[in-house]
Amino acid sequence: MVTSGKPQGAPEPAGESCRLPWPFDVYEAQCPTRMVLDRIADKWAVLILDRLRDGPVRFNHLRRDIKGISQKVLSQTLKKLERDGLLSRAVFPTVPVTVEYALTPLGRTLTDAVAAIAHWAERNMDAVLAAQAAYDARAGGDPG
Amino acid sequence: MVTSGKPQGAPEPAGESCRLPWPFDVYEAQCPTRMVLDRIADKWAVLILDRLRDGPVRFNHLRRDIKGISQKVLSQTLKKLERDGLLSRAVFPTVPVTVEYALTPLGRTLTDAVAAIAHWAERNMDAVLAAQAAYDARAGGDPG
DNA sequence: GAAGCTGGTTTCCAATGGAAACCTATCCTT
DNA sequence: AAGGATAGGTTTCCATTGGAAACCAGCTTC
Repeated sequence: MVTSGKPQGAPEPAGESCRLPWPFDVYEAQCPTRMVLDRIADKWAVLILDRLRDGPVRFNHLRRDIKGISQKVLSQTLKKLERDGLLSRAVFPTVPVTVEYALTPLGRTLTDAVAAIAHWAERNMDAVLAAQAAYDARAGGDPG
Repeated sequence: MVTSGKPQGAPEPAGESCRLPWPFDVYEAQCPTRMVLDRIADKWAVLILDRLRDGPVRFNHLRRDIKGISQKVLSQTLKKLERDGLLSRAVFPTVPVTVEYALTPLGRTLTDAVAAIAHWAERNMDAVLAAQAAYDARAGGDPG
């Protein structure tokens, strides 16, 4: 988390200073937009949001679906996303208590963008892996 | 960041296991898609890619524009993005050597999705901040 | 020859992420 | 009633990561 950088070259008060008409400056360290970006530019958040597109999912269901996520990080990420108003947490007093996580309307607006990222990764996986292989082959000495 | 705790220069050969027909699950831990997602679901990578949309930018220019990024992280992120084939690094033997970073065609295909994220953050910043305030107010002492 | 520009790397330290154990509560089995 | 399973977490421990700042190296200007 940044939010501690100095206004280098732009000694403006935080908050208002980045509400420029367009294009915005997400690049300003003090900008709240950066805080938002901090949250959603997260591997697990992307996977969780994408997973919730089909409807509400329970905690352990998410945990099993999103392979490799730890309970701690899942819990933390869900809390952050809930705090940001992107998803809702519903507790049902069933037998072993059931907790369902679902996208909020706000969260729903994000998932399109998020899905675009996830699907880009799927579609361009091969190209990226090829690029990595080429890069690694060059690694060490490149006459350029 | 690395799922299996291995150095990032050596992608696992477990790639085939997730090459299901379609859509292969980003949710599988060993899936290369996850490695791709790992890279692009990153705060700084998003800002860098978005910053390069207008054309090539030099190292220190990026550093000054993207407030709060450290040289180390900028360098590391640029290397990762270059390795993934998303951007290119051009060295010009000018007086103090000039290094320009630019989007590759592959990177260009990503920036639309990435820009969508950045712009979503800009547009929905207020809603997110309001949600956070509401959440924090509840968290204090609201049993109901 | 000190300072400043370029583009980095290195060092130190605190925050984060992952693995696995632990906790609370309610069933089901034995 | 003890033991296990399920559900939803929290806690603990430790390795990796991110950030701040120092350092490095080539070349120019003062």
